[in-house]
Amino acid sequence: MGHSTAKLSLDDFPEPEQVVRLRAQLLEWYGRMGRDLPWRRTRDPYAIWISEIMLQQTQVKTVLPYYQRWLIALPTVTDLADADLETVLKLWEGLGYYTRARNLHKTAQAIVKEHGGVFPETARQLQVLPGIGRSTAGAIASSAFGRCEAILDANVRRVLGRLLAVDDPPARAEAKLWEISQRLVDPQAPHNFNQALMDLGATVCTARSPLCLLCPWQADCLGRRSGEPTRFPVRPARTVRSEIAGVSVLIECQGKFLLVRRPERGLLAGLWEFPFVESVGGGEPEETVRMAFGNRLESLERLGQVEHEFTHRHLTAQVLWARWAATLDELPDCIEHREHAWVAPEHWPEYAMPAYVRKICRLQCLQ
DNA sequence: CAGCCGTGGCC
DNA sequence: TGGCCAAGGCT
Repeated sequence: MGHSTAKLSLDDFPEPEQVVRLRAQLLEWYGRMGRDLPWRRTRDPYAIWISEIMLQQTQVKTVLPYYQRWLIALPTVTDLADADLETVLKLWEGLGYYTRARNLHKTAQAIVKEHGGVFPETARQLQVLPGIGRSTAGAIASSAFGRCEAILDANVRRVLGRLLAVDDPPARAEAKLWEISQRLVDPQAPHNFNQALMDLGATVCTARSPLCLLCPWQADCLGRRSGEPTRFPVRPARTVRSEIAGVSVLIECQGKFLLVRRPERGLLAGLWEFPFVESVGGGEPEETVRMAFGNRLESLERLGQVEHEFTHRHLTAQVLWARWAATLDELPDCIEHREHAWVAPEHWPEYAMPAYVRKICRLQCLQ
């Protein structure tokens, strides 16, 4: 029985015996400890695809209610293809990374038009579709179609990086980790194997305090043997945080307020907000607003201030209220060429708004 | 390829 | 409290 002393390293990996043993250990653990998640109870590629996109950079707990609601509203790929982008963005509201929602819409239309409404089954075909990269393609191909494809998400990157103590710089490690994932995935059970790998990363091999004594791979793990499993794999340096400061103006006319739609690209793409003016200098918010809107705003009043954290930005928005001195047909010059709507507060919830705008809607003085 | 793209939870 | 982190992909 040489396996108790066999040492794991990438150079001679895989040794068939080790790979067979690692697969068996992981799948046995998954059978006992795997999570019961709704997208594991179906083989419907549409449902699995939706879950995979929602789960990009987003935790399971956050996704669950969105997933359930989405499948009730848009149960098939045809329903999604036929839906308005507005409906899609509204269902996505609050999940973040809104390009994912636009890409879902685009891809659904491509599947209907170019594939007759039938999902392509190979990772290669899937990866061509908007929003589906290498890992998501592997996840869908293995989960929905039982194909032997590898995945590499944050969980798998951590589990495999520690198993083989990968300490290369991030770019180099990436290629190595893909190679390991591909060699390890079990051709007899690619779906369960990949799901097990992610569960192990999410519940045992966690980022901060891994529970090595509960790990089915503890005997082989080079990261654990090193005494500092959290050193692996090396994480890329964080970029610095920048500041956005400006004024959100609630412009009222006949009981309605002006909403404008953000551009189709960039931050919070396609979502609705109150006109926002970035402050260039350190001037008063009233002055900032008048510079942008001219003198057709009457009775400017301060309603408060909202702060919001993005991953790499901090937003501070002064909130001002003003009365529009003209009619609904006329618009401030800076709004004229943008998609807009005059909306009474009771209809605000029908518009897809980012979190910072929801904070404005919840200000005490507006309740 | 490095920067960009949201939000909520965690310690 | 502030920084870190999460079932990544796009440009």
